[in-house]
Amino acid sequence: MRLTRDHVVAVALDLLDEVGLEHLTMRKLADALDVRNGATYWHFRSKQALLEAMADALLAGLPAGLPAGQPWDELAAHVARRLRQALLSRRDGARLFSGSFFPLPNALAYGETMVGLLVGAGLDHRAATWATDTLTYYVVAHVTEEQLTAALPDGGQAARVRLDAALDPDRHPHLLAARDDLAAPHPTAHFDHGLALVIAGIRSSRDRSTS
Amino acid sequence: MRLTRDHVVAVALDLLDEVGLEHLTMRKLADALDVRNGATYWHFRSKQALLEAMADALLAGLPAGLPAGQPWDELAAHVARRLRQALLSRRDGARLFSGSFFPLPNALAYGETMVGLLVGAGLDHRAATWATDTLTYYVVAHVTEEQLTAALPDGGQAARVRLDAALDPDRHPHLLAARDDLAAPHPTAHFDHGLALVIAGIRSSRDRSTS
DNA sequence: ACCTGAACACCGTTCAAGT
DNA sequence: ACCTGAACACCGTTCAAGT
Repeated sequence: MRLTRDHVVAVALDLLDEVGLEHLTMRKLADALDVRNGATYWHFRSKQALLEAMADALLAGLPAGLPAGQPWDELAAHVARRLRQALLSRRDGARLFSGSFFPLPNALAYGETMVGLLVGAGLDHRAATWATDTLTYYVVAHVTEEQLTAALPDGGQAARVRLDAALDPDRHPHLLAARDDLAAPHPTAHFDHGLALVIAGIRSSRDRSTS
Repeated sequence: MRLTRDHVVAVALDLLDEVGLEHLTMRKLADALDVRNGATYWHFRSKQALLEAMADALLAGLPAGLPAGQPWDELAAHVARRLRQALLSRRDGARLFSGSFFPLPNALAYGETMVGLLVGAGLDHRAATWATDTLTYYVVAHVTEEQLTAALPDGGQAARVRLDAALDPDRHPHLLAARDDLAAPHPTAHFDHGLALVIAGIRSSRDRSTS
C-alpha cells in the first residue's frame, strides 16, 4: 500500500503512545510503516514537519461548537478542559504540542474560539489575546507536568523518596507542610483549581478595565 | 587541570549560550573542556544529570532575600520576575529548567519562598502550593515561548509571513483583529500582563475562601 | 581517582538508483 | 511519482586500559 501523509501521521501517533516522544525515531516509524528508512522523507520535509502534523492531528475537532447559553467563564473553562483532554489523548501530547512553532490550522481554530469568547466577555483584542496566551500556557504546562509524572517508573515512588530526602525541616517548612499536595495525587482537581485561578484573574482584570 | 563538577557545569552553560540546547552535545562539551569524549561521565552519571545540574546553577541565588515591608502580591510578582530573569540569563534556560524532574536545591528554595509568601497572605498550604504551581507554569511557559521566538531566524520575519498566510478573514476574524499583539513585540509587557492576571486570580480566590 | 582510546548501538538526513 | 539502498555525519554511553 502506498503511503499517505494521513497514514504516516496516524501510525506515528500510535508509535508515540508505544515508545514516547524521546524514543520516537524515523527508523522505528519506517519499521512500523513497513517501508525502508528514507521513505517518509518524500512525504515530510523533516522530522520536525512530521511532529507538527502530529501535533495538529492531536487537536483535530477540538472546539467543535460551544455549548449555548453559558456565561463566558464557563465557556472558557470548557474550551481549556477540551484542550487538556486533547493533549492527554496521546502520550507526551503536551510536549509534542509545545514543540510546534508553525501556525497550525487546529491550533488557530482553538485560539480563534478562545479569543472570540473573551472579546464577547468584554475584553479588548489585546487583553483577550494575552489572556488566551496565559490560559494556554497554563494548560500546556500543567499537562506537560502531568504526563511527565505519569511516565515515571514505579508510579513515582522513587521520585517521592527523593523529594522527601531533599526536603529539610529547617529550610523547607512550608513545602513539608504541603508535602502531600506536592506529589499531585489528584491531577484533575489540581488542574481545575489552577484553571479557576486564571479565569478569576481574567474576570477581575476585565472588571477593573470596564468600571 | 583536573575537572570539577562546577567547572564542567560552567563550561556547559557557556556552550549552551553558544550553540543552544538542541546542539549541546557531550562531544562538543568534551572539546570545550579539552578532554576526551568519555571523561565527563566520571563526574556526571548521564547527560540528563548534567542538564539538571545546569538547571539548578541557573537558579543560583534566585530568592536571596525578599524586599521588606511589601504586600504579598508585590512580593509574589517580584519573585516571579526574578525567576523569569534567571531563566532568561542563558539561552534556552526555560526549556533547560522544565526538563528537570529532580528536586533541585535552588528550585526548592524558590518554591519554599513562594509558598511561604502565599501562606503569609492567608492561603492554606494546599492553595498556596497549587497557586505556586500555576505561577511557575506561567513563568516557565512564557519564557519558553519568549526564547523560542527570540531564536527565530530573520528576527521572526518568516514566521510572521507564515502566520499572515495562515490567517483567514472568514475563519479567524478575532485573531486578525489581534494580529499585531500575536507577534509578541513587547515580551516584558506581555509577561507582566499575564503575571498580574494570575496574581489577581490568587487574590480573588483567597478573598472568596476567607470571607 | 581520574582520564584515554576505542568501540557499541544508535540517530536524522540525503540522494543516486530503481520501479 | 514514489520508494530502496546505501551512505554521511553525527549522537549518548560504556569500559578495559592506562596514569
